[in-house]
Amino acid sequence: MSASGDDNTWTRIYATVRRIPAGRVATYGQVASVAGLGRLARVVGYALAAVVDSSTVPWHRVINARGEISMRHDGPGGGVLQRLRLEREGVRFDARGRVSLAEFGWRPRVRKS
DNA sequence: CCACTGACGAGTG
DNA sequence: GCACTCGCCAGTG
Repeated sequence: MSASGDDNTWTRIYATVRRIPAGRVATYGQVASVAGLGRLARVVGYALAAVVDSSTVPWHRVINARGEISMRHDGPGGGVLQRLRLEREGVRFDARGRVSLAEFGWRPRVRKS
């Protein structure tokens, strides 16, 4: 992609996503905010969509503000892999397939027990 | 340079 | 809590 020195927005997004600990989930808006990108939630999703599974980026820990897994373009079943990965890390899903952000929501900087 | 698209968010009814 | 609308910025053709 870019010639070199990829200080693009994408690199920042990946760096932030890597900070998300296992068993925790962060929203696109939160990642964008922590990355210092403001409200580039859309770009965050776009960047994660371009990431490959072989990447070191735990893209599966990033979900939307609804606490649900966003669907790519494959329709239903597209986020099954993501859900299995999160469950394997200890994240619980409700009957609707939603996660409690109040419980598993990632809290950058401030850690309140 | 212009137009359309896209793993979203926040506000309103 | 859910459905609809507008706004956000970057990437691609």
